[in-house]
Amino acid sequence: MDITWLYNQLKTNMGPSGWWPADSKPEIVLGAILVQNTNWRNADAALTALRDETSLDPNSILSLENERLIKLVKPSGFYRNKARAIKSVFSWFNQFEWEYDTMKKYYGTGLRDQLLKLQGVGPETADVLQVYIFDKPVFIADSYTRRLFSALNWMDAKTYQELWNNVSLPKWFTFEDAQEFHGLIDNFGKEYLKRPADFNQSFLSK
DNA sequence: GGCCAGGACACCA
DNA sequence: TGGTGTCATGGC
Repeated sequence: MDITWLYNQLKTNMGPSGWWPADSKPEIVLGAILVQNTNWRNADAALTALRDETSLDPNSILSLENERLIKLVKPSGFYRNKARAIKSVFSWFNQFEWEYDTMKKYYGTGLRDQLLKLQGVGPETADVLQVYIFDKPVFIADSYTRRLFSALNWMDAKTYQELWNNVSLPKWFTFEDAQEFHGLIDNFGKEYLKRPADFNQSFLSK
């Protein structure tokens, strides 16, 4: 597994990924929850409904009635779970008044475990938040990444944890690199991993 | 009309 | 610890 090679190939051939597409950190948090097991189109429909109603202001979102919040996030699917997740995660951020550096220092290396305790936050969402909210250079082993590593014959991981446990980013990776690496992989996945033949004609296959 | 998309979680052995 | 069912929408 040559992470540096992969990162450079993706950067050279695909350009800036433009991830995470959001104007604010609360918006990133919402996107991370709403996109769970669905496509960005559906997640964005829910995000737009939320924006129209609350301007994505955390206090406005937290003060929504549960049934109202459920209705707003409906286009993203799994709306009851996601409404609960939004309340859980936003309540936690509100406890710290969204002071990311304070939270980072407070939890230290226990940040990931704390994230995993929140309703609706599993390993992928926890790592997305670490990378895009808390500016930490960690590896995100989402489904596109697992498919890519499998296509490269690097590792055929069945679960998120299996790949995550066996991959470490190069020491020199900054959080910006981790952000871009993840964005590039998912952009690559959408274009080249729909079928095995797609990968075989990509710039990553030999 | 079935399949799938940037998961998480409860339940079970 | 690992396997399986459930949660649900919208586009193709």
